[in-house]
Amino acid sequence: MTKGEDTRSNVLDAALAMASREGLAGVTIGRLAEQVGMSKSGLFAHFASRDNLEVAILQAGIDRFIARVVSPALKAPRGEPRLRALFDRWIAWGDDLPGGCIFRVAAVELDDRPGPARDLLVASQRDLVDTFSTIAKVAIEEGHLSKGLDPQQLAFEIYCLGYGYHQVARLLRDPAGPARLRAALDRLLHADRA
Amino acid sequence: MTKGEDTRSNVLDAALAMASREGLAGVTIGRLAEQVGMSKSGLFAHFASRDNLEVAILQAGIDRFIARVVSPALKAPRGEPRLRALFDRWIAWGDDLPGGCIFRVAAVELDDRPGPARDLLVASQRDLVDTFSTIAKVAIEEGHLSKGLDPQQLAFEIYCLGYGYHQVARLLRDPAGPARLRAALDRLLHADRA
DNA sequence: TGACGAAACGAACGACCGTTCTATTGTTGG
DNA sequence: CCAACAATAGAACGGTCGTTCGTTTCGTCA
Repeated sequence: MTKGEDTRSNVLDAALAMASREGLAGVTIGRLAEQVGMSKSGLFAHFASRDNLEVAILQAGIDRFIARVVSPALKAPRGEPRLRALFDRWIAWGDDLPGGCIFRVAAVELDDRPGPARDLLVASQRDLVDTFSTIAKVAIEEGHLSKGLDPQQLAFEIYCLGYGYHQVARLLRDPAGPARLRAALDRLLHADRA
Repeated sequence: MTKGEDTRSNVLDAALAMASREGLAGVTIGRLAEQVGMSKSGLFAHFASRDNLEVAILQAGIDRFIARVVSPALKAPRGEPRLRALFDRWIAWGDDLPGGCIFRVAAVELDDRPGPARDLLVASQRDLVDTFSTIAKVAIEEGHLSKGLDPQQLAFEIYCLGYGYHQVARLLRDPAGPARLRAALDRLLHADRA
């Protein structure tokens, strides 16, 4: 890794942490430069524009998400174990950055702002839902889950549950949250065996 | 209503719309003043500080939420009808402002920033969950919902579903969203009668 | 080791930020 | 109708924003 790539990577790590706390828009070139100990212009040169920086932050987040959440989960045994592995890692991912899930933050900022950053985020989130759906489909075929379940409906509900929980955890700080989350997932997967 | 109160109310209406699109932090005194056609200093005088403005915006959002969502829903027949009325109005509330639910936006900005604005938001969201819980309890007592259900667990899952849906609707724009939402709520309330 | 390109710096820019003053306008009760 | 006060305007402030440009330092390879 060349010097430039190394610096860029360090900058993006700091930017990711900052963005999770203060939003993409809250990542200021000045404060970011101060954070990593370099000059505004020196840092700026790596990204050529503010917009590019936002896209780079998002891409760095996606890369990290795949490395820490998706890829490890896909190594779990197929079917329900893999489904739960992905869900658990996704939930734990909310604690990976100081301000919580970067995609939750970015979603609110970007959902009304067309552009490459939004496209990137939407694609990555659709990927996540699709991954849940695919894994659920296999879980049904394997007999882990009830035949009557619709994998896409299940993926939708899992997605809602995950983001809803992130909200409950970070805003409401309900200590009962994790237990309620577990119960909700169990009911989601096995509503028929009560 | 005095002239000042009238102006303040107009300003807050515009601010609410702006905040829903660009976040509380995106509401700038200059742009807001331009929007309502007055001077920065004239507008500023109504709030005395930027922080106060944020709190006022949030309070205006809460007032509107109660007027348009909670109060009308509480007029529905007790039990499941009231539960569904509250849920439906809550979901529709996402289209009340141009940038979607103001609380979803504010939650992301405030969940890491202690202060009166955060306190106000947390209290209002806890109120919402509690309201769902109370109505669900009655619905169970009335025999509308299964005796085995835990009202608080149900409220948690409804809350997750609502916020998850807002996310799916605004970011992913999945046209199947509303149907999936309806199916999810039905399953939530009547998982036992399949 | 010396040259050359990559990387970082420092200073400056115009624009906008929140906030403060003072002055001017508008409203309203006696 | 006019005095008293509420409401708004205008200009200015220090600060930070993203961005530019010319210069200097650093890494690397012949």
